[in-house]
Amino acid sequence: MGRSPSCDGETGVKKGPWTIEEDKLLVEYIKEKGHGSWRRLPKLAGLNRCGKSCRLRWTNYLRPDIKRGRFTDDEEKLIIHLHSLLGNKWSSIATKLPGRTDNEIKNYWNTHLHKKLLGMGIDPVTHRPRTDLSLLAGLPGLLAVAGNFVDSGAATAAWNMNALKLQVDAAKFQLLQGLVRALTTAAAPAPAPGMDNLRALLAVSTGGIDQNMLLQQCQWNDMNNLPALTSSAPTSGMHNISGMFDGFSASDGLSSTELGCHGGVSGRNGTVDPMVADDQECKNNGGGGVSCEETPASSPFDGLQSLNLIDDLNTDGGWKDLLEQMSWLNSSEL
DNA sequence: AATAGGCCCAACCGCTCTAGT
DNA sequence: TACTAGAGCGGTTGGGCCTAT
Repeated sequence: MGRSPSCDGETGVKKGPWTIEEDKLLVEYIKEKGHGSWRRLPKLAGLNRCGKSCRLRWTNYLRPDIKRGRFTDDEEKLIIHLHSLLGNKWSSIATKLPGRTDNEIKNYWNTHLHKKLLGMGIDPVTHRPRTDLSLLAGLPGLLAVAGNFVDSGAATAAWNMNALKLQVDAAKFQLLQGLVRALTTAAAPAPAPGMDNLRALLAVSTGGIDQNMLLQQCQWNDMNNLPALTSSAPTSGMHNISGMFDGFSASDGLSSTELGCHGGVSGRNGTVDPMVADDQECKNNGGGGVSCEETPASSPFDGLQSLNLIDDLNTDGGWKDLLEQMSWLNSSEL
C-alpha cells in the first residue's frame, strides 16, 4: 500500500503560487494532449513542478468548467444539506455542485458556513441544535453570576480565580461524563444527572476534593471503553439531557459527597467526545470511497426542549432568575 | 498613515485507495 | 496474493488582502 512518493522525492521542483506562464503551459498542454499521467506531465509540458501540483492547479483553478464567484443561496443550502448527509466528504459534495471544486467547497464551509451554523445555534458537525456545548460554554458565566449573586460576603471572597477554574474544569468533566452517558443510554431518562453534576461542582468548591480524586472516583478510565455512537443515536439520550435541565429546581437539596458517579460504560475504544463520534465513526470505516451512513439530521429531536430552556436562560436575567430559585447557593456548602 | 488582527483561499502535506503487474 | 505506482482525498498552512484602531 505504501505512501505515494508524490513530490517528496523530487528535488528542485518549484513550489508556491503559479505564474501566468506556468498556467499557460499547463492549459495548452492539457488542451492539446490531455493530462494523461500526472506524474509524467510536468516534464512533457516543460514545467518545473511535480505532477501532484499540476493536477491540483488544473482541477482547482484552471479547468474550463469551473464556476467562479460567490456561492448562491441555493448552493449554500445544498452544501449544508449534503454535509448533513455526507459529512466532510468534500469530493462527494462537489459532484452535486457543477462547476465547484471540493477545495472551494471545503474552504467555503470552513470560512462561512461553519460559523453561520454556529451562529444559528446548530452544531456544524452533527447538524443538530447545540445543547451540551452551549451549556459548557455558559459555565464560567454561570459561576461568575453565582459569585456576584451570593452577596458580597465570605462565599464570594472565597471564590478566587483558581477556585473558579477548578470548579469549571470539574464541572465540565462531570457534564461531559453525564452527556456521554446520556447519549449512550437508550433506556429511560437517567435521574436528573444535571443535579449530580452540580453537586460535584459544589463539592469541589469546598476545596476538599481535587480533580484527580474526582477522576478516580468516577472511573474516568472506563470512559475509554465507550460504546459506539452510531448515527442512530437514541433520541431518548437527548431526552436525558433535557432531564438535566429539568433537574434544576429550587427544591433540590445538595450533598457535598454525592458525586453522581455511575462508573464507565463498556464497548468502544477511542474518542470520548460524543460530538465528534459520528465523524470518527466515518473515519474509522476507512477513508476515501467509503460512504457514511446518513445522520438523522431531520429526525425528531427531543433535545429542542433543552435548547429552548437554554435560550430562555440566556435572555436578560435568565440565569439570575434561575439562581435566585436555587436557594442552595446560599447554603453553607459554598 | 501605520499597524495589528482577522479573514480568505490557493497550495501543500500526508494519508488511503485503486489498478496494474 | 503481495507489492508498487499513481491518483485522489481531507486537513492544514502561509501569505496576501481587508478592516478596525
